[in-house]
Amino acid sequence: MSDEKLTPRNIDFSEWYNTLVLKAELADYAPVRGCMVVRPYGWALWENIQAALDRRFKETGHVNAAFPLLIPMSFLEKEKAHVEGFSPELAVVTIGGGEKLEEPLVVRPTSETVIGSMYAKWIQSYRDLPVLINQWGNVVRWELRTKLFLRTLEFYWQEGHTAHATSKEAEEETLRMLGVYADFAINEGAVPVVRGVKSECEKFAGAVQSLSIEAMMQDTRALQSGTSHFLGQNFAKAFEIQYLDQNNTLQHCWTTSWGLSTRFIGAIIMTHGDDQGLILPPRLAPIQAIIVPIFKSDPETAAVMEAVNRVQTELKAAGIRVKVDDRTEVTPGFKFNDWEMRGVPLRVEIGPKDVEKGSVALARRDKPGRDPLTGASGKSFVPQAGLAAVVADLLTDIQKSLLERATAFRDSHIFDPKDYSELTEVVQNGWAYSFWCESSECEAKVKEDTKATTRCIPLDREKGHTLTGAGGKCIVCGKDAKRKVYFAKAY
RNA sequence: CGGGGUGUAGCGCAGUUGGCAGCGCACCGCGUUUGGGACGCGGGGGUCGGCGGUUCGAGUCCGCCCACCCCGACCA
Repeated sequence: MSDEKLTPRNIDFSEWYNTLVLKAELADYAPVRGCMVVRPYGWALWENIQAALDRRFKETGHVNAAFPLLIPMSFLEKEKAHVEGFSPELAVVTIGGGEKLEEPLVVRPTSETVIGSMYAKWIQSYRDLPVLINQWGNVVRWELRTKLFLRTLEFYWQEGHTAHATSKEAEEETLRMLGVYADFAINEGAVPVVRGVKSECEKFAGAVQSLSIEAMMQDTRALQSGTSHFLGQNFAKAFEIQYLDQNNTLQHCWTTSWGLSTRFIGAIIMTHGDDQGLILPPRLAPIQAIIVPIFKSDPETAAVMEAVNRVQTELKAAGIRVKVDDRTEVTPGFKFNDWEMRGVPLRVEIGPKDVEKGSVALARRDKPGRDPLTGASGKSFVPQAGLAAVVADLLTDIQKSLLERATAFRDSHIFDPKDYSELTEVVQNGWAYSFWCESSECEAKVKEDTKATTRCIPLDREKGHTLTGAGGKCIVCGKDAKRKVYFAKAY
């Protein structure tokens, strides 16, 4: 239940975000520091995200499975970079059933190791390849500083793990799944993302190469919204994932992993939300249209509810996720604000006047529902007849306009600074897109001077490899640089 | 782990010099209301974060501890 206004975004973006997550009832703080409870409304959103992704995973030939939460500590130690990357943030179980364990168990921070160990068992022949498995689950990373959805000790995600016969196949898979994420983010979440290659410093612990999709939030900070890793033979060698090829030669597999988490909910919130609350993209919104009945007296109630039920049935039949807010204890005005806080894309009001005229009032969430100066409502009145088609069209249009708005915002906050001094300025309120020599020294200098990090070296959408061209001079050191990178402050 | 802040009713907070634990919202009941956050009347709800100390008396003063939030270092 929302009873107060939000802190405006331009006053305190972080405060706006935190209170919005709580007020919209997406999540709540759990008894343990840094942990969160995903509430039903937030989970419904996650379920829609899952469905949209899972469909894409199945279409690209993947199957789901479930691997255990507990992993022997020794497994993580088998891959050097992996254990170095993850050991500071492991939760470790040392006692089980009242007895000290012979070997400590880690609560999975990610599942490459345990899945790798199983792949070693399952894969014998080139005929067993590729193995294309995804798992929906939760993982634990003991983060020092947490924030609802963006970084919590425990989070929900999916992690895909694949094994291939050749490097080329594995690299293609890595790229394919990055494409799936980008397609999902853009077309389902209306979150415009850039896809690219992470720097050596920023890549996944144990990967040969990490790819990511990066989104710009309304405070212009970057949010890594999904990652796809080419693991080379690192884990295959650590876990002896081997197969006999056509020539009866023993070969190590080439593996990939890719993940997208409940963090994406944070991306949706911070990409689309406004000072009234959430704005959910229609394709992912748990409720796409909320019907608010309005009535004054009993005879009117019956007539209004008759129309409400009829409209609800019609919208439902058209496949629209619709809900009627039939609460009697709060006024329509309260409901308007309440559902705006929750980001429902479209509101349908039906009152005595509508019953009389055979109309409904529609209010889009993405356009101002109330003119703060004139008090004009900004609602449109449409006939009840044929409403489902109108609503469906509007939802499509809202989806489209959210993406356009977010894309325009992003593009207007990406800069091409002419020198280093300008770079340090633009990353305070945007991203810099600049040539970089790809040395970790230059990367570290930018981070130290500005707190901005490299986000990714963008990929050409069609060709799938990074842009190549004449090249330029590194924005930091002035040496020759082949490729451009995004510098931005990140979550 | 450093810096800052906060712990008092479900939430947000006030509580002066140490002297009956309060306000707003929410909640429950009844009635009137309902097209942009309704109103009246009547109710219920407290280990004042914990432990210890000072005192006739502690929400208030002192010490220690704990938790959470925000800002950094680390990270999806």
